[in-house]
Formats: sequence, C-alpha cells, structure tokens
Amino acid sequence: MPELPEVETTRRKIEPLLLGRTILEVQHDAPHKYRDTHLAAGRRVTGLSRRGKYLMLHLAAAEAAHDQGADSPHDLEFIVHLGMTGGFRLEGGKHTRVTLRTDAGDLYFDDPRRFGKMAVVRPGEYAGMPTLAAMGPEPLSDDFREDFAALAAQAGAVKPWLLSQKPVSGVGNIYADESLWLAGLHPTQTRLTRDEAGRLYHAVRDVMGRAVEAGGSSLGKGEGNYRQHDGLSGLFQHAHNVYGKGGEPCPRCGTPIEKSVVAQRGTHHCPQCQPLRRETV
DNA sequence: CATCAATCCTGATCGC
DNA sequence: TGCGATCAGGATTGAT
Repeated sequence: MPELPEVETTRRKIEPLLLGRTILEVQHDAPHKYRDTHLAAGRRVTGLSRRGKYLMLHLAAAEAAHDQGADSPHDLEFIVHLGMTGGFRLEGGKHTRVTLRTDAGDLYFDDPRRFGKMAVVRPGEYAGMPTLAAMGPEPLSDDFREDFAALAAQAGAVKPWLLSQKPVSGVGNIYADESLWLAGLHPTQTRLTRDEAGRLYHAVRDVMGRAVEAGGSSLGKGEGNYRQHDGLSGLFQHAHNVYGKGGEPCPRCGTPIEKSVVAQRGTHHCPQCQPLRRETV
C-alpha cells in the first residue's frame, strides 16, 4: 500500500523515464478515475514532484524552450495517486489501467484493485481533491516542526488523526503503526501531552526517513503489492516492528503484539510499550 | 465542526 | 481440492 516512502521511490524511479519527454497520448477506459488526462497530450514533462502520497508530473507546452537543470515553468499538473495497488510498469499486463504514450516509449500504470486516481489540473488547483488541498507539512521538511504539539494537544484518537493527512502528510496505515510503536503511544490515545507529541514527531521523521532510504515496503507475494517499475522490492518491510506481526513478541519487551481495528484499519501495537493513558479529567 | 460508517475494487487468504 | 466468505485499506461521501 503506497504511502509516502513508496510514492517517493516511484517518483525517483520514473523521473529518468519521463523528464523531458513529450506525452503523445494517455489511453484508458475510465474517465471518472482519470480526469482530464487527455489534456496531457502534446505536452512535455518538465519535472516530477510529490506531495504526501500524491505524485505530480509538471507539464509545459512541448515547444517551450528546453531548460537544462532546474524545473522550468509549467502550466498543468498531472496528478497521480497510486491508491492501494497502483504502480508504473515498463510492460503492459492484465491489470494495466492507463498507458502513457511518450516520444521515448510507453509507460504503463498497473492497478489491480482500481483504487488509483489521476487528474490533470492547473498548478495548485486542488478544489476537487480536498485531502490534497488541506495537506499537512511534509514529514521530512523543515515545515514539519515540533509545534505540531499544539495541534496534538487538541486531537482525538492519534492514529486516525495521523491518517487524516492534516497534521503531517504521507503517513498511512503501516507507517502510523510503526511510528506509534516507536513513540510508545497507544493508537487511540487522545490529547497528547507535549512530551508525547515530541516523541511522535521524532518517531514519524525517523520512520519515514529510514523507509525512504530503504525504497519503501513491499509486502506479500501477490500482484497487488507494491513494487517498483522494474519489479524490484523495497526493503523496509524487514524493519517493521509491529505491522503485520500480531501475536509475535514485541522487539522491545517481548510482550505479544496485539492486533485490533481502529478507524476501520488493521492496527498493531504492543500493550506493554504503548499503554493507553487515561484522561485524568 | 467532529466523528463515524459506507463505498469503491479484486486478488489473496481463510474456513469448511 | 473446491468454493464461498472474508480481508486488505486511501480517499471521499454521506450520515449522525
């Protein structure tokens, strides 16, 4: 399930395949999921960026001057969300949903469960994408500061709060569980103290930083799992401490990891290391 | 406004 | 071994 580290890895991997290329055509059969992607035809990719779990191809007129190095101005953004199972491939297959035809070859978007979405918009016009419009700071940027403690002090259950993308961007189910374990916080803890918020801040940065370095997490053997465009796996799944490890001993204290459901998501935590602090009213 | 549940999807896995 | 039921979950929408 692509979260920030997987999307960032995807960005880095497909950048050399798309940068400077002209998109000739975008083929698909689901206009509702891939809105206005026909507008990309005839435009050149001048850069690839990422915001949270969203990938953006910067598009400019094909005849615009070819700047070297820095990203040149663009007048359209081709936004891609990988959903649960989306990913780019060098060859088409059974689950190819979108084909990007370029002047330097084709790139295929595979998405078995069809949760992925695309849209072409004017830069920054995210009215139709409320989560992107209200996106919190990048966890690995200087915009993410410990002053998020002020927000955390007012927050409801901490895991759903993280998953909302508002306090910080790019955290999904896997990295929420891993960050909360590292911070020693119960998934349903509310109204974090300053100390708790500080621990969570550092845990999110640590987990996300290491996961990006590892190329993200690749889980399971099935087709629907995250892979890089060349079929390579990320490595961070080997560093998971709690996700997918219900019943196994906590790496820190040996207590069996508990599996539960929080906010309709499979949730893993150590009852010993991550106790729920009762509100003292 | 905040919280919660339903919805979209289909391959993998589980239970009998 | 087969087959139906269940699980997985990010973002959005609708309900409370």
